[in-house]
Amino acid sequence: MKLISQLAREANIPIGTIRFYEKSGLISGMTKKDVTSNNYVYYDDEVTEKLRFIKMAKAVGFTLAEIKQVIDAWYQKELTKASKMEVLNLKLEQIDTKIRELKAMKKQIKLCKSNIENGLSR
Amino acid sequence: MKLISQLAREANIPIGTIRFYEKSGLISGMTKKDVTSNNYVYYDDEVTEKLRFIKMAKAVGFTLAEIKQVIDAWYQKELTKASKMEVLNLKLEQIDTKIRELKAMKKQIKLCKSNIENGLSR
DNA sequence: CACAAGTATACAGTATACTTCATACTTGTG
DNA sequence: CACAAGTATGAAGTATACTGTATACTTGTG
Repeated sequence: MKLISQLAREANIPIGTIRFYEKSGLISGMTKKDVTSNNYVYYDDEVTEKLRFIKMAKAVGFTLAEIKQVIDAWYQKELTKASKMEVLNLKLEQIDTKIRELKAMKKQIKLCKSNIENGLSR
Repeated sequence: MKLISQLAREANIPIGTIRFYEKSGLISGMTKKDVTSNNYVYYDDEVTEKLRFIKMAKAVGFTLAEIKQVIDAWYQKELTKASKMEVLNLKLEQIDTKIRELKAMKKQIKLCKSNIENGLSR
């Protein structure tokens, strides 16, 4: 159980961004009901995991809306088993497509490199 | 040599988006100097290739600014051989990083799937 | 040769993902 | 106990990448 600044440090994500993610429904912390003097929000390690996942998924071009779908499939959210599976299977396909595209780009860039090395303008 | 509508069809990218890319300096067509009655812009196959590359790169999370750097390294643009190589090598590294992230996501999602199948909450 | 369809240009508007700002309350430290 | 640092909230602002609208000119077709 940690406050937002510690969470931000652990996940290496700005506090403002974390607040934005929380408002967007991607993550959620909890207020301790026995603490009445403030409304500070506490986060557990599950949130840290989610943030790491969000970071990776964003880096490979998934939108927050897509990421939210996966997170909701992951951590229940009153979805049927079937609909969760549907979301996850779709993501697996999209991931494979992205891997293929990255490999194609790699090939193209390597070709470009050897062209430059051989002094070809192309 | 084709006009923008044919280019849009071939690359399967909206005309408006192509115009936006041209204004952003990612691609460029040419006006035929022997045609004086209009200022229609013509595009060759190189542009089609570039658009395909842009599409792939965008799909895996590269920004237009990053893509422009690669395209500039690709198609001269008064850059030194060394600086082109620097750009391309950096991109190759980033691509490998993205592939690693995608594989990690794949693993995580598969784990999640088997958890759901076994009736585990997570 | 009327007229639908294509092309160019400029500018405003939209969606996504933050980022900054202002305000106000709370907590830890010397 | 003053006061710097942390936390919460709401609203406005920014950057990126389009998307749509308006206007005007050009071209191809019956």
